[in-house]
Amino acid sequence: MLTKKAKYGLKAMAYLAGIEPGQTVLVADIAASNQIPKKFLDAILGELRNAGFVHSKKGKGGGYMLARGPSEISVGDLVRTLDGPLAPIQCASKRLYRRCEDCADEAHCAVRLVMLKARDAIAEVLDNTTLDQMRASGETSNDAVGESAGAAMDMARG
Amino acid sequence: MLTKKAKYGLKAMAYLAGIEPGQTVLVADIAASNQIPKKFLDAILGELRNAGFVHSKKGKGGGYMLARGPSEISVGDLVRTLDGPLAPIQCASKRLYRRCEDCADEAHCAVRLVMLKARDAIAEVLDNTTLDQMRASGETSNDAVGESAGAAMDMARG
DNA sequence: CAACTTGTCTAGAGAATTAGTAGACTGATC
DNA sequence: GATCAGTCTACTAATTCTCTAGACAAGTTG
Repeated sequence: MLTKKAKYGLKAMAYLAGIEPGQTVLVADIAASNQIPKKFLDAILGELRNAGFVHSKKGKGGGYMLARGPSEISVGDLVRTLDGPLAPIQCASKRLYRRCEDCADEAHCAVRLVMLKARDAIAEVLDNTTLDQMRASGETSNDAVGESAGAAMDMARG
Repeated sequence: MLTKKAKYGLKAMAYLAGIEPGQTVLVADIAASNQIPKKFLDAILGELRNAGFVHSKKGKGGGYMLARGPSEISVGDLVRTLDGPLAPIQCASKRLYRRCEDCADEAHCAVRLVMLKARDAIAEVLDNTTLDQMRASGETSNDAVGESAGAAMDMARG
């Protein structure tokens, strides 16, 4: 199960993917637009910065921007950074593998073998979805836009 | 991420799937064979019993057995029973859906739309794997004995 | 019935993780 | 140098997970 940290992080990244390249956005703006506690988002963006996904700029006119194009960032890598392994069980993880203590014979562990397939299925989806695809999906799943147009739209129109 | 509860539960169910139909097994035996704390397993099997996956018999010669054939129990349903939704995020769950508070416009939430696809991928794997398939994969995985490797292989290698 | 075996239930302890807050500090801009 | 905005350390509250203790209920056997 995705934590709120990862969820907020993904929302923030989707937001950043929507601004003009070269522009920056304030943490406070991202937080307000997505109903994320500002201080919590500070910490999340800090991690994403350390992992090289975003750049930050201090001082007046500062803020955050993507470090790479949104088509070069996969959702899977973001989730791994914020929440750890994609696999349902750590001994089934490929990039962040760790043996599980209570399992005598890993090669024949039925649970692990099933979860390995589950991991592959998840990774297939998340590693092949880029940030801009994710963002685009939110905009093109259109039904009537009438109700909540307005302030929320100048972000979506990027 | 799967909890130990679900992991233990799956191991126990795989164990039960391996005994003769009509026979019962002691909780203590399952616990010892799989290095599961006995009291914890008590609770887990209790939940599985309430959910109708296993039957229990009291008194001498008692124990647990599957309530249905191991080909009629899916791994997905077991995980749902023990750990809740398969979806990485609850608003992307189909059977155990719950709205998430911090999301104004669910139909256009990019995170949710991606996680919906992830959920489908996970469910595809777990709902289409039955208990006996899971158990079989553990027995034929890599140092297969006399048995034909044909059908079992495409499952084990993913 | 009595003794024994085995599952069932309630309650909760301890640890880990998650979610969020506070406040001082650094560096940039005007 | 005033102000703005990200950075860092530290902390807390709440929740969840993992596991245990112990009383109790229900069958089985003699």
